[in-house]
Amino acid sequence: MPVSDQSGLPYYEQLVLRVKQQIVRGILRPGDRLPSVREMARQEQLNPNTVSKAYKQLETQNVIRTVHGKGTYVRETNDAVADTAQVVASKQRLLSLLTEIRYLGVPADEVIEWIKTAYEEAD
Amino acid sequence: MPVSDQSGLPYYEQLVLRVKQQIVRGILRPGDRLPSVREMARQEQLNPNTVSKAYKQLETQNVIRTVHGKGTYVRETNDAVADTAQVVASKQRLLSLLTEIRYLGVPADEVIEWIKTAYEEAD
DNA sequence: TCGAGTGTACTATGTATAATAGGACACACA
DNA sequence: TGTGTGTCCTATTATACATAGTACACTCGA
Repeated sequence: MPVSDQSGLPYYEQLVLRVKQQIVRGILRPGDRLPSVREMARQEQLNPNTVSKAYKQLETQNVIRTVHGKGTYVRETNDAVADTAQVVASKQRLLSLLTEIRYLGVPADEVIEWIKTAYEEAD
Repeated sequence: MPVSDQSGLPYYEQLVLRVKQQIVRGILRPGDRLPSVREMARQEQLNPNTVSKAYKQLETQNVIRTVHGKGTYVRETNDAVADTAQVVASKQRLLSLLTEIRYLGVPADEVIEWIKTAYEEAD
């Protein structure tokens, strides 16, 4: 699964998202080691600095743990709702997006169905 | 309600969103006239070109209708699901956002509650 | 017809972000 | 000691956003 311009997000943001997806879906588990920045850069046809930027962001968000000359590892997941400010911000973005979707004529039921399906897939 | 950097969206995108919100909520109705680009620019402390960009995008999406030396007016709303490609793109963005939200520890029930509330408010 | 108001088009400028490239350094570990 | 690791730095290129200023074509009422 190469990094493409899916959704128009910058590459490093897509990487951040993918790592979180893989954690949520159990593909990556706490303690697992991520590919090195150079290895990941080779795989994804990116510059190592771009990968490093993604890892740095994941580190800031406490998703991964970095050991200097060794590698990066997946941290324990926060089960409890962590950062309230982040939740509020995400909710705001979701509601904006929902305005778009509603304007396109998609009914509430269908959107809710999308949500349910996504959460089931993640288990 | 001035245009701010709510959600970090560019000004013209925020304008586009606001117009759609006001249509969905019935504040703007088909046939209503929008403020001229210069008037809106004065209200929102923006450059007329920025407003024009927003209007142009709304025109492209068939949300408003432009009459050259006269003004811009709200079009009839599409009740049926209009552009499938747009729906697919929006769904993709929603699912990406959902990964974030799920990672933050927000359960499906709560997200669905957000959706329902938003749709009710829109009526 | 005239003029005010309207949308539109164009160029130029400044700022910020994204991504790349290349190089250098410090750390871990066999 | 050497290889692989994360990190940092500067420079460059490309793109998007927003502003500014100017100009043009259109509508419509006076």
